[in-house]
Amino acid sequence: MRRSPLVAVDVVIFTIADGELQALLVEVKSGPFAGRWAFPGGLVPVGEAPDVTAKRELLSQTGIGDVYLEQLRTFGDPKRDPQAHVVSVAYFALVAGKGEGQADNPKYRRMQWGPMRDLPSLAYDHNLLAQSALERLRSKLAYTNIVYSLLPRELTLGELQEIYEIIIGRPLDRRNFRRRILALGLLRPLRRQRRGRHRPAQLYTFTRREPMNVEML
Amino acid sequence: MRRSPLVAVDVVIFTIADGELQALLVEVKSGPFAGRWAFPGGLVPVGEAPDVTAKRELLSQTGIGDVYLEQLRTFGDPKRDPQAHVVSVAYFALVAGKGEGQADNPKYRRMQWGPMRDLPSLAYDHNLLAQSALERLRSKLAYTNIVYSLLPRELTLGELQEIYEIIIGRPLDRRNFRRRILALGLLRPLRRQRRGRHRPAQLYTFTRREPMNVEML
DNA sequence: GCAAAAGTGTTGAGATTACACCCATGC
DNA sequence: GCATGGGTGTAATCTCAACACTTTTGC
Repeated sequence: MRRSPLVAVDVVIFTIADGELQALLVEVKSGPFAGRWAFPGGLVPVGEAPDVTAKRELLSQTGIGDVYLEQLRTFGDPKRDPQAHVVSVAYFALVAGKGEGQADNPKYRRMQWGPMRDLPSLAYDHNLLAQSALERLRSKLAYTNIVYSLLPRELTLGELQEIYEIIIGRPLDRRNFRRRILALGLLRPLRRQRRGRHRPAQLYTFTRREPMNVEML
Repeated sequence: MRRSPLVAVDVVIFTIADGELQALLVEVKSGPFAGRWAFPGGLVPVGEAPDVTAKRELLSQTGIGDVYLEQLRTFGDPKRDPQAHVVSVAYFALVAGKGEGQADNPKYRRMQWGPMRDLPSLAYDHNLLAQSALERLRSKLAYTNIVYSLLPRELTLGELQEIYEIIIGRPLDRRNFRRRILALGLLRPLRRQRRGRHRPAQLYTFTRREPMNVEML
C-alpha cells in the first residue's frame, strides 16, 4: 500500500505555425483514455527532479534542446487519472518551429501539432491544463522577453508583431509597436535584410536570449 | 521499491504583525534536520488532492479557515530531503492576524512566528521556498486585491497603506494612495470611525472579499 | 501599374507624480 | 499646546493611443 500518490510531469509545448498558436499532442495508448489526445508526459522516477523529467520528455518529443521551459502548476485531483492517484507537475515550453518532430517515437502511437483554438476533448484533466498554459503564456509574453524562444535567431519587426497579434488575439498599431519594442533595446539590427514578395525588411536579432522581466505591452 | 517520489505540501503562512511581515515556523522533530525550523507541511495521502492537504494543514496550524491560499510551485530536487525523495507542492497563505495559534499542536514541538527579514537557516529547501513566496506575495499584492485577507473586516486607509509599505518596503504618498485606492471602488465607507490616540479615521470595508485581478499599485 | 508589407512623427488625452496645509484627538 | 496621524486639491510631467502617407518590391 502506497503512502502517497505517484508523481508525473506533463508538458504543453507551444509553437507558432500556419499563423496560429499550436501545441504538440500525443495519442494515449492504453487505459480508459486510450485513443484520446493528451499533452506528452511521464512518471517522475525516484531520484530525478521533475524539472529534469520535463526536459527529458521535451527533448525526446521534439529533438530540440534549446527551448524555454517553465513550471506552470501542479494538478493533483485524485480523480484526474482513474487508474491511480497521480499528481502531475505541469510545464509549458516554447519552441521556434514545428521542427522535424520525432515522428517515430515508440512511446506514442501518433503525435501531431494541434491548434490551441479548437482543441478536442483531451485525456485526463488536460483541457484544464491547456487553459492554464494559455493564460500563463499570454501574461508572460506581456511582461517578459520570452518571445525570443518562439522565433529564429534572425527576425523582422513584422514577424515579431505577428506573434504578439496571434497570441493576444488582436491587431496592434505597427508604429506604436515598433517604437516601443525598439526603445526596450532588446533588438540589435543586423546588416542584412529579409527579401520576400514585398519591400525588404530590416533583420534584427535579440541582444540577450535569456529570460528577463520586461514590460513588452 | 517505489516507482515514483513521495508527495508532500508545505505552506508559508504570512501575516503582518508588529509592523512587519511574519511567517509561521515549526520546529522539526526528527531526522537530519531535527531542531531546525521549517514551514509547516506534511505528506499528501493517496486519494487527497494536495490543495486539500494544504488547507487541512493550514487549519490545523492556525485554527483559522477563512484564509487566502494559493499554490506557489513545486520543489522536487531529490536531495532536498536527505531521507527520501519527496516532491513538495508549496503554497502560500495570508491570514489577518497571529490569532491564537494552536500552541499545543502535538505534531510539532514548537511553533512560532518569525519575521521574513531575518529568517534563520531553515530545514530542507525552505529558504528557497521563503524567497519564492515573498516574490509572489509582492507581485500579487500589486495586481490583485488579496490584501483584504491580511486585514480585518473593518479597516482604515492608513492601515491599508501601512501593509503596502511594509511589504513593498518603501513609503507611499498618502494622497496619491488614497485617491487611487478609492477610485478602484474596492472599499465601501462605513458610518463609523476608528478612534485612537489621534484624529478619528474613517472606517471602510472591502466590497468584495474574493480574489480579483486589479491594478493596485 | 497594382497589391502588399515596410518604414516613419506628431498631437491630444489621460494618467501619474510631486507637493503643503489644515484638522481632530489624546496626553 | 504639542505631537501624531487624518484629510484634502492642483499643477507639471510623462505615457499612451490614435492616426496617414510614402517607399520598395514581385508579379
